[in-house]
Amino acid sequence: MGNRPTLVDVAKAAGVHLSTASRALNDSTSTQISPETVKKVQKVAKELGYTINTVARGLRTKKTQTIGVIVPDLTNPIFPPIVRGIDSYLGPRGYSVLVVNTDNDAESERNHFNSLMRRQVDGLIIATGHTDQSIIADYHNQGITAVMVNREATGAPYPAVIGDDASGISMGVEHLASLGHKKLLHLTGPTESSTSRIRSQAFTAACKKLGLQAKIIKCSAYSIEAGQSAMDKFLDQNPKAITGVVAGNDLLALGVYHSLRSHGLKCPQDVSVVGFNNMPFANDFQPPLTTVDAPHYEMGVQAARIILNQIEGDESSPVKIMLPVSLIVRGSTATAKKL
Amino acid sequence: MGNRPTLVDVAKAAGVHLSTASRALNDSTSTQISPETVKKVQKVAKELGYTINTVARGLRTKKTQTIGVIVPDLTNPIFPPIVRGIDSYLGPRGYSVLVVNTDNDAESERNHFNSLMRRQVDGLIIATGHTDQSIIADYHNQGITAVMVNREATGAPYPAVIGDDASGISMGVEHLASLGHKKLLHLTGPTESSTSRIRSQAFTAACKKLGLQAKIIKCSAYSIEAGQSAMDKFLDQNPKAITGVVAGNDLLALGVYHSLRSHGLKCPQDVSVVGFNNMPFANDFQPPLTTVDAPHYEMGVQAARIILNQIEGDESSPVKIMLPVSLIVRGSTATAKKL
DNA sequence: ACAAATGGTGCAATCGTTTGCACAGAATGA
DNA sequence: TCATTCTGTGCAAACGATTGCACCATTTGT
Repeated sequence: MGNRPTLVDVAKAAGVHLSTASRALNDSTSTQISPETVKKVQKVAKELGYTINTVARGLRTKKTQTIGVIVPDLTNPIFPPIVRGIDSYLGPRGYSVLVVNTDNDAESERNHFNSLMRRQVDGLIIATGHTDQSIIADYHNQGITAVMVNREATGAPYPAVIGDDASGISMGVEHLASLGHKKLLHLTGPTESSTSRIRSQAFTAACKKLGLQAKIIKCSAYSIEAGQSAMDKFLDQNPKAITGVVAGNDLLALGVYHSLRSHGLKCPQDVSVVGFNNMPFANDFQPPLTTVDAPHYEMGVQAARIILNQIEGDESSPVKIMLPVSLIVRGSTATAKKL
Repeated sequence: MGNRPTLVDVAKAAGVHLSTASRALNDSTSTQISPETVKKVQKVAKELGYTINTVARGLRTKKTQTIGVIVPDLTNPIFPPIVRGIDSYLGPRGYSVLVVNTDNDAESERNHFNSLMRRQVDGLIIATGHTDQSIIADYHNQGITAVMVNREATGAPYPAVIGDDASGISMGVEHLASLGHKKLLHLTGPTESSTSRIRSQAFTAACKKLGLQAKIIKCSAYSIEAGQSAMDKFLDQNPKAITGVVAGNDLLALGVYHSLRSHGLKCPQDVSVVGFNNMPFANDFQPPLTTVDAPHYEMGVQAARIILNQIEGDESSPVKIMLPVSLIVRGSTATAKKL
């Protein structure tokens, strides 16, 4: 790539010492230098097109101004907003983001983690849902600075930024109850995920409180296919057992759509469906999905804010930030059908 | 972060010189060292948990094993597959990817570009659709190694990996023609984008060849909103002028859906719609969208392959790779209605 | 048996910064 | 006036690797 000028070039051209040029170009040290010298150096630097070599700086300062972001899969539509939220906070502050995908594979996560360590990232933002918690504990033992996003830390006292999943689920259940539904089904995700636990517990609690009959089935992953096959199985064994479904997330809800269709059931006429996340295009599904909106972008922003505080030690960070969620009512929920 | 051991630690523990340890640990230089020494050093390195500091290496070798990827917006669903394709090729080869979003803003692109340069990336993969071409020319003048993906280079002789847009559009037009449609509309994207030009020209050509009546309207962006407002305007001025729409991409197609609905028209009964990209969840829209599938993941893979060849100079790279596309027929197209 | 080639290792420079320390000269205080 | 504090700058040592070169001890060729 281009052969850019270095500090020595700038220093020579400005007729000052290398170290003076360095200080003149750094906001925090430029006060040590006389204003005229600073101005001269900056002028020369601009003329020469000097840009700092962050690799060299990183070696010296042991800070790369780079944050590693670990996600399961960027093509899952909830992660791009999180990543952009992170980036929007970090970018203007001089940090870059290295995103890696683990595909929920522990070995892959370890490899990517090692790669990030070799690259000397200053911190980690972890959004992986269900890696075994020993990995997280390892990170902590190695003194890694990290923040969890969209999940809570298990196995290590890392701060976490999460949505208020419990009240989101409650809102979904209450919404269905208000439409006259009495018998509800919840599709929960993999048990390794803290998210799954919180949501299913909230579902049980809300149904109990409202006196509704509650069933739960487990899905092997947060995917359309897993939701579809779990729902298929349920409908085969329990036809006409429920009128409302609260899916663990929107992808599972889409799986439910598919399953209902293949069983000749209509949504929302026969079965109402509530999702979770309000993923992009949820409004364009067939029918438009009633779902809980989680503020993913904002979660990314907050996670970035916390990790920067940790790194730069400005303040002691909170242990947990819980952001509010809201129910978006669309076409997938309607008055309960008599069973 | 953790205080990891360095090469000197390994060398001392193994009783060899620093440089010997370095060579022993590097595949390309380990042949210079006796097998026993290599084994010993590797053993010690593993015991100490040594991992190389890529920042230090990068400073010395002037190669960071990092590729910058410039996209307009990661939340646009066609980009995550591209990024993952890039990553899947680069990751196993020791490279990492730095993704930046420009939001189609030239100033933002320049800022991000400068940031990537400061970070000494080894090359750039550029997926931004409509930045003014002078930026690309600048890159080239500065001796930047780069590859375009999902668009062609204008203003600089960079290699490009693209889908066969022209035949994709032709397939869409032919499909509509085979359903009896005679009067078609094309929604084209911003003219700055090479993609827009190619697709609209292909539309015109295909209609001419098949003797169909062709209209084209221009959208200000590749977004749902832009598609909707353009279509609104068209329908207001020309009710019942067309029976089939070929949208510039799937987002525009969704905009068309919205517009048709608000004009009391049904898809596909009144108007058939063909999209482009086969974005995730296109099958779950209302109705499921007939669209041209573009191999985004594979485009990412190929772009990554080319840039690595350029960087490592293994072979002379092709100027252009065009990947085949295919039409996915779903529920948004049906037999033409008599006008 | 002696010169030359070879194989293995050590030495030290280097990549481009940052930063503690030393030092000169000017400004201040008594 | 002389000792003391600033101010601004230069010097040089890091940071952690890679790599051309020199060197010694073998092995090889004749």
